[in-house]
Amino acid sequence: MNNNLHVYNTLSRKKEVFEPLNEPFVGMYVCGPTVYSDVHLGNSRTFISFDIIYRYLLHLGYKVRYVRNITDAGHLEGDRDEGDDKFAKKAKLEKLEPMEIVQKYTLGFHDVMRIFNTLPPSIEPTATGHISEQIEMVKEILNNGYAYEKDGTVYFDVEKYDKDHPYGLLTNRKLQDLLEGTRELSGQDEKKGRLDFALWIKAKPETLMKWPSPWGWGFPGWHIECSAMSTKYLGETFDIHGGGMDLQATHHTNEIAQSQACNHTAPVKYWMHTNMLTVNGARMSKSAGNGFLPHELFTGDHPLLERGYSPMVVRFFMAQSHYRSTLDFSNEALQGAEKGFQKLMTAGETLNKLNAESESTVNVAELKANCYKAMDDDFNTPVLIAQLFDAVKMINSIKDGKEKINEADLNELKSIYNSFVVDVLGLKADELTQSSETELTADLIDLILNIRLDAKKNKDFATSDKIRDELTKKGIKIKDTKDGFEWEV
RNA sequence: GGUCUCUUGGCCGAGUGGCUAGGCAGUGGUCUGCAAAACCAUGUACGGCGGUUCGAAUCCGCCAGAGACCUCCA
Repeated sequence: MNNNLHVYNTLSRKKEVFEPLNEPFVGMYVCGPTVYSDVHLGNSRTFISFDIIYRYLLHLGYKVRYVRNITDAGHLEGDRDEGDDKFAKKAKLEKLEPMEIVQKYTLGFHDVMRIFNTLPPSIEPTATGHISEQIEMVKEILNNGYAYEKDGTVYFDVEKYDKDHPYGLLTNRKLQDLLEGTRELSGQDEKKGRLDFALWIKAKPETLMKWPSPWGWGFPGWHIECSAMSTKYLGETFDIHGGGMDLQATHHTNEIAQSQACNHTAPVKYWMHTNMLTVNGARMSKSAGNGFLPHELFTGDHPLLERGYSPMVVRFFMAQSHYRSTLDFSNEALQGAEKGFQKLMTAGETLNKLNAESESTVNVAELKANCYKAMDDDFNTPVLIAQLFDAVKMINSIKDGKEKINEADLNELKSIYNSFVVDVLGLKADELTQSSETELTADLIDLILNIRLDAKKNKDFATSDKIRDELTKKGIKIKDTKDGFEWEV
């Protein structure tokens, strides 16, 4: 298929040639959100990054099964394996049922994903929908001797596991270093080892979300859901597992251990991690309270924002950095992205109006090759965008008559633009609402501008300038052409 | 405290031994009645100090600063 694609694998800390286990099929699992609060922009970045990865794999012709879970149970508040999970706590705060919390924030998440023009995953499984699979997995891990039960709670035995398989594989750490780095836990602790984590947690009498199990009423630990659901839908070994870098050390490390302990095989061929979005150099996070919500960004209703930015501008802004780099957020950077995005979109419109000549003075084949080269190099979207701005220059030069393009090249150029801008990067021009009202407005603006055109013909520049100034004040940008006009809001 | 990462021109951000990244902003020009857009031109950029090399932003060492993970977070 395409043996040029290289992906950075966290396991090897190298870029590797991408060779799916079962070409042309690709199994990809990405850790989705815990739906106890609004997704912020940092969360969105990860899903947008993997959306572009998914889109490029599809573009290359792979048959991708993309699984992204919804965590709707089992995610505890603190580092102790006790107490309420995040949903129960939030439910108390908002005076709702836990499943109302789950529903509310799942819908909100889907809205945000739609607004950012991300493709839905092939399967979006929930933790609560796969309790029996998780219980079966815990039973198997117990059978295999890598877990132990204590008073209704089942723990994973990390030190026992590490004797057979290196536990700190994903972060390249030795167990001894991890043990030294673990902070002392206060209070009573029924775990044998300090690194041990809960697979199944005993419910308290007041726990709302609980299920029967061989160990009594309880609920699953956070990490087991991803192991159970990825195994169910993608098999014991699959191609790509993704998520934010913050999940690498704990969640993903534990996933590997669970799957290995249950299935006797490493679950994932390529581990991919996206970097964090930062605000003033510090990580955007829920707990730090420096999270931007998407709608705050769109409306500009946030103390750190001068004004709002459209979802596509934000998506473009994110694509301008590599997924493995941190990306810092600022008004200046967003404004720069906005201008660049508009330039790219305008060029797309211009492209559709170009006329073919008998010959070409531009090198479309090279442009195309460069676009693939960029994406094949671990999905290097910033370099792809640099190539696309070469295309923009090409398009505008042809429009100005400085370059020529023949029909075959023109069709190829349109195909490249469509493939990479629309299909792969998932960008589209910000659309105006398609109501009759806006059509009428458009007609009126055309009318006014035709009057202005007449005034110009009569050298009545005072009138023409007045019209332009007044429309500019209302946010309508006018561009004069040789024998007419163009405008945009 | 342990482990690790990062520091690129006014801003954002690629690049990993020699070849112009790119965008935004700025400056000069072409075009236009003026403007906008577009096009052309334009910047001794690689945290500091040393080392390796014919050659280092890119490799090595030290120093400084920032951050991440180890504790819920994409």
